[in-house]
Amino acid sequence: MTVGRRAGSYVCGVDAAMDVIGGKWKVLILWALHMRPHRFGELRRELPGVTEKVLAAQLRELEADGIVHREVYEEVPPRVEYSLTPRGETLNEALEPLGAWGKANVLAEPVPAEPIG
Amino acid sequence: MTVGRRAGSYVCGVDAAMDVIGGKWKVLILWALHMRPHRFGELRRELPGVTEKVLAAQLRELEADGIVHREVYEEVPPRVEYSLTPRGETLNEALEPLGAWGKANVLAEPVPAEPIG
DNA sequence: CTGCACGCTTCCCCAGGGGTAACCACCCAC
DNA sequence: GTGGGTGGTTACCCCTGGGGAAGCGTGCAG
Repeated sequence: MTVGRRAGSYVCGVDAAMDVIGGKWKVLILWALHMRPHRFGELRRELPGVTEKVLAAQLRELEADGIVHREVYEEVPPRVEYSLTPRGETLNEALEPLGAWGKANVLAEPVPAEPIG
Repeated sequence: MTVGRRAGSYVCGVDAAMDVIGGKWKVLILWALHMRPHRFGELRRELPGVTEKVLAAQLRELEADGIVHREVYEEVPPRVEYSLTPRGETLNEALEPLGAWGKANVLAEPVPAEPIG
């Protein structure tokens, strides 16, 4: 398994990780799969503005990097479920501090002064 | 202070943070400034392949996002020093788990099969 | 006078990641 | 037969981020 597309040319771990999560929708996919497995259409509906082509491409890259697992059910209407691999779950855990930072420093921006509590 | 360029349209904290660190060289800049303040030329020499134009642009964005501090010394040969703001330092701390993940899962790749344990 | 070093800025150009839309194969409901 | 929903693929286009190279203003070295 080769993780990342720039194999071998990384300066440091963060650099390498950025290559894996660098797609426009990847962290949102991880965020969605963090909750529960998703079907393709579910993901598409939850990511505002993503197209099938791009979603499929990002999922394929994440799959190639061993982050998501793709399970095909040979059923009457074809069903495919995407879930996090163990490696994907550890990645999501590693992203949590970053998410907290973003929430505190980017999302919660219009803070005039001290929070009340 | 408005952090990020997509202000207000973020899905979650990770998404927002990715907007701040999304440039090609930004995490490497953070990584370098993590150690000590750097002059422009120092940074350029430490980042293999970055051009002045791009380095200046990334630094400006990081400055606009309150991540790096730019100190100009009105000296004989103009001198400029870049350092992390407190917010930049917390960002770097939030990136550490991601760096560890990348080091373990991307850099240390030649793992043949199952881990022994 | 020329050149270099500093820390940029400006202009131009290119690749590629992402967006748009159509199509596919299957089955069911209408 | 038509349309909708499943999960895609393919072809094409476009925009933006990034790369290349040169200029700028100052002062010193040669």
